[in-house]
Amino acid sequence: MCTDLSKTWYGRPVPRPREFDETEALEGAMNAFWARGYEATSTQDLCAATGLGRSSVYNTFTSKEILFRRALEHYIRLGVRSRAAVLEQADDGLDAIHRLLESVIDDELTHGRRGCLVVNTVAEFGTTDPEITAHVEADTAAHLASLAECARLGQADGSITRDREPRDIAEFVHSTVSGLRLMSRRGAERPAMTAVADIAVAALAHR
Amino acid sequence: MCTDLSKTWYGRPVPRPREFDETEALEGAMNAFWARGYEATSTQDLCAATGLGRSSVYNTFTSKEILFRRALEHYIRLGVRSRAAVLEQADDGLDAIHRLLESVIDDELTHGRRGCLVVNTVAEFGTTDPEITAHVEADTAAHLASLAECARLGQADGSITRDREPRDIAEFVHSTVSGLRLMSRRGAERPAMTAVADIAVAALAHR
DNA sequence: CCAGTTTTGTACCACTCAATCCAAAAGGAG
DNA sequence: CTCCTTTTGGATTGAGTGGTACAAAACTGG
Repeated sequence: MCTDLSKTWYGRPVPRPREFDETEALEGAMNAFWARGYEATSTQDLCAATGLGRSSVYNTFTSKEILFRRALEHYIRLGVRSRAAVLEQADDGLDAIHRLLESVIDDELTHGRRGCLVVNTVAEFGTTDPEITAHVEADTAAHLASLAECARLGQADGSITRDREPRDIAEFVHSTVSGLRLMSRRGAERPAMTAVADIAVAALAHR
Repeated sequence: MCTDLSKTWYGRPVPRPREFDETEALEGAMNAFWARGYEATSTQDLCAATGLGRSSVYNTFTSKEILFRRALEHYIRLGVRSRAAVLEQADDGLDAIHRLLESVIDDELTHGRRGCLVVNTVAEFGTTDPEITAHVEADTAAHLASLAECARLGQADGSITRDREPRDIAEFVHSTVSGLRLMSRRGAERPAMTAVADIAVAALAHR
């Protein structure tokens, strides 16, 4: 029984099927890069993290560099999804931003202070690699757009100050999220992180 | 003529003198690590960045790892010094923090968006290396102490809100600085960075 | 069972890595 | 000059890097 029509062969010979799930493997690689960074992660590490042999890794993902880009894309996709989930259950614009910052802190403390792969990637590469820079810029733009929309909603519902442009509020919150992820990665305590989040939220509250 | 008594030999044989300045070499290595990170910087890169040959690098700095730690120490020393210079010409507590954030932005834009070596190091290593973690913690503690002192002064002179603990204000500003350095490293425009700084400063102003 | 295609494991490649060795060079005290 | 030391440059090391080659294995439509 074939559930995925894209894998039918219409008479052409059927190749040996894969013994692994590509997405799971990608996720493993993502975790490895996330923990150690691009340079420090060897191809052997990637084999261990994906559970694949060398041949399968290269056959599936072509090269370490391309695998990294795909892992980064995957990370960004997951991030967009989980942020949307947090935002959609907010009462108003300010509450959305409050929940977002709290969710960052909770996530860090329940998942071992991994920080953010995009933040780590920016720190490691800066703007030296055009392809990676493009991914980072796309993620940043998406994040900023969604935050600016929160700000606009908050200004409309009266929870967020109208003294600032939505765009600027978005930049501020985005910067705060990066700051929190770095705090976590260097091992800061929860109270310090909540203090930062509280001051940031209060800064945006309507007076 | 000998100006440095620590280098006299009191009758013992005098070795061949070095052909370079150790601090200059250290600074070169620091810049290399700053630009590319620890893993991506090879010993050849370090030879080029310091202007020394392989032998001299190893003879002087023992190993890549130890050289990195010394470069990080050096970076932190320079940072403490330049922050103190900025802070001491401030009018009041809030102005000190405002000047600090503006100086970060100016520094980034005049020195090619290098970001912060400590931030990059935290992103690259997390808390995996105890020695590096100790250096990061020492730098963070020093930075936080000086910021908390600013906050206390600002609360005393009436420029900074008394609704928050100095310690929390310090964490918030520190996080904002990290956020700004990351923004710069990923290539953000000046207006975006000044917007972040302005909102952060306004958040701390006495009402 | 066969044909035809991809996957998989093993061995292997050239190269770079951090680090070491050693002899020649360089200097001042005596 | 000689002596003793450290520095310096060049050659070299062994381990590990990212990546490849190739044949055996696995699968299904015919």
